Amino acid sequence: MQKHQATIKEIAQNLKISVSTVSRALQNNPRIGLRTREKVWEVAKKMHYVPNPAAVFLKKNKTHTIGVLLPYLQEEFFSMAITGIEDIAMEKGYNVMVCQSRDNHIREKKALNSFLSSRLDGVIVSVASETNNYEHFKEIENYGIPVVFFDRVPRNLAANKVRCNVTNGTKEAIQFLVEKGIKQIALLNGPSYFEVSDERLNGYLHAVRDFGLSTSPSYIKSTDLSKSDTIQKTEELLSLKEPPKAILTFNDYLALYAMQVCKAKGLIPNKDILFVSFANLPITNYLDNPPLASVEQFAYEMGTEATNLLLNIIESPIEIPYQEIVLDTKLIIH
Amino acid sequence: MQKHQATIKEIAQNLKISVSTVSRALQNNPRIGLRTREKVWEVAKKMHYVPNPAAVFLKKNKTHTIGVLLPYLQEEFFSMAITGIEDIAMEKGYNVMVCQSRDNHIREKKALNSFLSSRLDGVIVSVASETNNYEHFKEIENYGIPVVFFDRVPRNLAANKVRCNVTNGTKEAIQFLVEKGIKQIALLNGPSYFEVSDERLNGYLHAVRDFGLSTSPSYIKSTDLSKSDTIQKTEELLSLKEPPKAILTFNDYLALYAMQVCKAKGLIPNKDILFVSFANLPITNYLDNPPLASVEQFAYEMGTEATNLLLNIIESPIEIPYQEIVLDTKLIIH
DNA sequence: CTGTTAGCGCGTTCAC
DNA sequence: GTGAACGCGCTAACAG
Repeated sequence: MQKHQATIKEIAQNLKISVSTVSRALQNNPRIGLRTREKVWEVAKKMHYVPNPAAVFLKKNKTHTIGVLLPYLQEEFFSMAITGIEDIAMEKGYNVMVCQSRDNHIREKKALNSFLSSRLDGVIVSVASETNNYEHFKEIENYGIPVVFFDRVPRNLAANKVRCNVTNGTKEAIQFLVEKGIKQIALLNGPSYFEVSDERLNGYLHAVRDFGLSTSPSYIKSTDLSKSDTIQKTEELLSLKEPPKAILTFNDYLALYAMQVCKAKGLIPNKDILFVSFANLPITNYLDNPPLASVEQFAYEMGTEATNLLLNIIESPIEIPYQEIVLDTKLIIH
Repeated sequence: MQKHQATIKEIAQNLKISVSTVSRALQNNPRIGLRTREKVWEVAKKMHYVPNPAAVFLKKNKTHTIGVLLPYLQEEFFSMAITGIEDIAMEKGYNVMVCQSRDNHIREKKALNSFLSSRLDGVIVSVASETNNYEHFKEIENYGIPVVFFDRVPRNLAANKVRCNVTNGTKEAIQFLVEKGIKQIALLNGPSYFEVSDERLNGYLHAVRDFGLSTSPSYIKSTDLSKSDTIQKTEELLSLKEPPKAILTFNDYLALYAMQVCKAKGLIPNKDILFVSFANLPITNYLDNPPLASVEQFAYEMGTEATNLLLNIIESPIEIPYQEIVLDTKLIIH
């Protein structure tokens, strides 16, 4: 009953030729006669032959599989990125193994170990929010497995990175608010050890200077991206003597959390207090009252860019120096 | 610079014993002396030895990897299910390979072929909406790779299935509306060839009979789950001579699409026309005006159940007959 | 142009 | 208790 996956040996027996001839024929090696090659291909098709990847790996040391490690698949930003990754990987004949760190450092290390023991060809990572040292990534690179970071990339670490030019995006977002006559703008940011948080902060500070905004340290909050922490920091903002007139949030989710806090306090979001966020996720399409604008970060494109970079590194015969790809953002007004 | 992954051969050389002794020691074979075993384990640890899965596969014919094939990772239902799958798989030492069919039949077949050629140990599937014949699944089963369907399971096909008791859930949902005094209830369903659509229809028809509802065939619509089709079918419902007072939708997304249509027509959702849906996704937490109630389908639990079933089948020495696991739903009132 | 052979890393049978 | 040798499926160096 149980069908068996054909091997080159069986093809060889079937054709009464040697295995190496079959192997070469299947690789279209010109040293094999055209007629033989066609015969081999024909029989291979008929027997539904597919090379055994384990055997190939043993010879070539290539699994043709990449690992993707990211915080939460449930976040649309990441599931969109995965789609980009999948598209390129499939196109180039690579399989994709997925793990979620759930923003947990221990899980992240475990997943990398699992990738290492599976002998994957390379890894694409968006760092867990808990993580602030990167030895586990260096470790896997030491074993010759290239790592490409995307979106949540570590700062102060030489590495392959794909990210958005968030600094510019932040300035644009603030300009948008300034043009509406708003001067008191708070920043509800992510963890301070994310490069992407740092960039938002930079853009914010630049904008403060360039547009002459009134700000104070209490207008700048770092969150760990959790709902509870976001709620707390939002409440802190709202209970200031001079609460902000607008809040720029690290991503759409924080905006939604913060807007719930506002509603609970009797404030109407985007009327009494304006919201602008990052990511521009499809989820906002379903909302009656989404943030006024969102800085699109092109999750899908970041996925494709990261994968192209990784596969280039994997397939390059020579060592490639670390690269950093920076995409432009775009302010989407809802 | 590039570290090398240790092999049993190197451990053997290091200890000046033979590879087979090392192999046996690592399997804690009692035939190996306790002292030797400890030595071997010690050196293995020190060298960060991890068995090469490709080599193991060649001997054991087990990749310790399962494939997951589902429509869209972006749908929260599926990303939650993946989390359940990942949890069980990781716990039992299996890797997870993920592919999205994007509801496309061709992509689904391609993904299965890729799983087959990767020699995965088993596959968990939620069927693409386009798919209405199941030969490609039977094919992969013929090669000895077990398949477990979850949520979107094929009806009229003997197979392993994990699903929810949607018929009951539908009746509960309608009872909820009936108790609010509503009698004209429409059903905005999924594709008619989904077993899960069929169950909703059954529950609906039962409820119509049991509660004496006024209905007509024009109150029952099948969609292909796309936004455009949903909008069209909703417009058809609203333009009936006697439009429904409530709409029960296949899932939360359809409800959101349909509610947008209502708003465009000047109707206030959940006031002028009530909504109840299936799935109870976290996305609804962010909405000002979510469906009144939602039939929770326990995505995470379906993932864990499907994985447990699959791994049982994989690890069972004897052939196990097809199984069907049915979970109970729960009506969540928002 | 084609066949023979060794070996990738590991488990296992058979010797000792 | 331990070691030698073979083979899983495949590629590639070597031989003709």
